Amino acid sequence: MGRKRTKSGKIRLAEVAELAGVSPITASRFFRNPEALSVAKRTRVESAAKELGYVPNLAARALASQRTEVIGVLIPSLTNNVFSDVLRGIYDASEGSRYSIQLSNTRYSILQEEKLLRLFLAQKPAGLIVTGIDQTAESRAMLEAADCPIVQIMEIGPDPVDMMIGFSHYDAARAAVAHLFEQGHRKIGFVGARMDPRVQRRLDGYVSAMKDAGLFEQRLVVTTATPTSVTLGGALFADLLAREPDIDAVFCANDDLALGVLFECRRREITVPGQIAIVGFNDLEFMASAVPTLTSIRTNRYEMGKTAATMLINAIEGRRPEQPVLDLGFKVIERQSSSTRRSDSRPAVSGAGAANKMIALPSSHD
Amino acid sequence: MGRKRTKSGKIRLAEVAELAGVSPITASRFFRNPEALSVAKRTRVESAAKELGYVPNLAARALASQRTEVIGVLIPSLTNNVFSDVLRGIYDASEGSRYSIQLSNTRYSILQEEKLLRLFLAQKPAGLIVTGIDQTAESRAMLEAADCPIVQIMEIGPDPVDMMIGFSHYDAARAAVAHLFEQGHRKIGFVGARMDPRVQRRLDGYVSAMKDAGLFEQRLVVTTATPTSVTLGGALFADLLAREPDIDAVFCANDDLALGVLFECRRREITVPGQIAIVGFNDLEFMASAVPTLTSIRTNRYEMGKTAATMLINAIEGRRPEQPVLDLGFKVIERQSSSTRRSDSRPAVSGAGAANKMIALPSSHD
DNA sequence: GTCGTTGCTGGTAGCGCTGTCAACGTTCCT
DNA sequence: AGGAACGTTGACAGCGCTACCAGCAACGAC
Repeated sequence: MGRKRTKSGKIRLAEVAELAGVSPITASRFFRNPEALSVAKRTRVESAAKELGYVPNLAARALASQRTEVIGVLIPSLTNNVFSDVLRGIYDASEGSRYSIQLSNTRYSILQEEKLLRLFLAQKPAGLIVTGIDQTAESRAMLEAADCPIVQIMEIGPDPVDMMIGFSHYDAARAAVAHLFEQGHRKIGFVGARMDPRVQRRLDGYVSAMKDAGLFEQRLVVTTATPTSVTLGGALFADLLAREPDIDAVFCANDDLALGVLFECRRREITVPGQIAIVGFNDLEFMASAVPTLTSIRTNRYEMGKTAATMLINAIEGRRPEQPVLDLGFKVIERQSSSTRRSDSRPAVSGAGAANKMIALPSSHD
Repeated sequence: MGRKRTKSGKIRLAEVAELAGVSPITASRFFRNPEALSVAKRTRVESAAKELGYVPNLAARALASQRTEVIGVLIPSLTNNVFSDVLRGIYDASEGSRYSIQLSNTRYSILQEEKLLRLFLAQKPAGLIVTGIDQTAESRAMLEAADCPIVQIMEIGPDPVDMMIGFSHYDAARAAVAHLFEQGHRKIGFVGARMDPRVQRRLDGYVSAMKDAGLFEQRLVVTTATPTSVTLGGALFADLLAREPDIDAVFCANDDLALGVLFECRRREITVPGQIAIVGFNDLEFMASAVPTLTSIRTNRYEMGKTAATMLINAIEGRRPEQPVLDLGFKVIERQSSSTRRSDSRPAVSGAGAANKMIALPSSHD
């Protein structure tokens, strides 16, 4: 009776309401705010929906309510391990919620980011997760004008658009250099690739720590705009050695580069950490397994993504966090590659990096 | 005049039509099928849309047209490098098209996949990309009943739902083992982790090649359901050595494991390839940079993603491929870790794996 | 000259859902 | 007892767009 079914026999809200003996609007409320219904009707609608296998039509909902249940995510790269960890956290947090993730790739271009942002915002997303704090002026203006919660991830800075979760790359780099100082190293090179804003801030942190110690020289820094890779790590390190053959340590802007440096040392029969100490950044899984095990800066990427998405969803639903800026900090994971108190270089058991000394620091943004 | 603007001053199609002096439906046609308009109106609508900064409302479009412009993608993992390469290809191909990507993560569970599939299908996606050929019976039925194009990726098999693009993991594994035979190895171990269907087929290929040569022993195979990692590669290899100390080669189901094996060899002062040869799978970037450089099976992951998305979009728009099943093949990339004709183990130049011998094979699925 | 045929345009009527507001019954207070 | 306050429900009117079909002009074929 009533209206005829859609061609495909699709179940509409009206059918559910009819079976439950309520009006469509009451059935609608059941899905948005069940508490508003009396218990009797709630159970009636619930079982009717289940019986008919009702699935709400998201397009109709979006059109009628003038908002979507889409969370837009803008990241610079899909390939970089760092972002895949963050993404996993985001997807895990969104799973089970009503929100779906719309992912776009800025390819490290803030102009591309601006374009994608415009596209996203036009569809009135429920919320937005953007990477970093270096947007174009126009992007920044759009973000500030957007009427949805926004989380900036990967970094923290003084001027959040809305919410922010990350850590100080600057402080983390300073901690890495401080660790090398502690181990007695003085002539510490820096190897960096891609040089996106976060890598740049790691370089800044390195430079400031070196200057503080009166040890900075421009010649110790080798960088390139080329995307990072293990092979590139080896090549950059070769350049560095050609310039400064007597360096005693290398701080790498990421772990791939560090692994490349390690391999290059092996090729040249440079002992690690005997002749050269190596410190990486991110603490990817393989760092603990390399020979020698490689010191790195652990960052909480999965947790960052998960927390960002959780905070965002809460904010969308009106539960704003008491603390909109969250510093997840970092840890210096000291391993063989930078350790002067040399354990026997060949541990009996294959288990790598037996006892990692951890130095935990909340990054204090100054 | 006419109807009032939306609260936010949003530009609707009606405003564009009004400014262009045409009916809304004509303006609508401009965005869907510009060729249907006379040149005069076409340019008028075009400039009106640009002037007003019109952005179509996708929800309204989806509701009215009963279809979406969303391509659903189901992959088992976001972290695995293999899939991030595929994804990059998919996103690259979708960029610039009208279609957007909706990504979901099955976590290697076909039950989870079935659930997600049901969710996707309910929203009438324009097309679907699913990983592999091992769906539940129910998933399979849903896919077959779906009224949208579907591409299965990563593998090829005898019975495509619709389109299919990938390669034979079985043949690739056989080729890896054949390569090790050629190099004179006989006692070849297999190391595998996670054991998803594709890894399982690599194992099957290994087993069949070994049996063909009369060399198969169950004791040569070490696998675990645990997710893969470099560290795990070392641990599994240690197990293998404990069982069979006199193996002369290891075929690893992926490159992370291979790197772990390499490190474990270094820890134990086992020379590679002198005492043990190593072959990995996927040819990730670091394989060419390790010391020694590591032999692997190159698979065309980026191309696979890109081609899959391109094929899918073409099919959505009515241009079905002449060849619905595409075998992208693989290549054995021979490097130092499995080479018996020993080049000086320490090349003068740091450039790794100077001359890679490549063995290209289209995988023939039997 | 009449009849199709083609190419372009517009009117009408929803797509399935929700915002708004009014109306109802019930409870609680004074 | 009267009224306010609350909790619950429903009617109505779209959200912005497109499917469908009708209309109209221009043209060629018979």
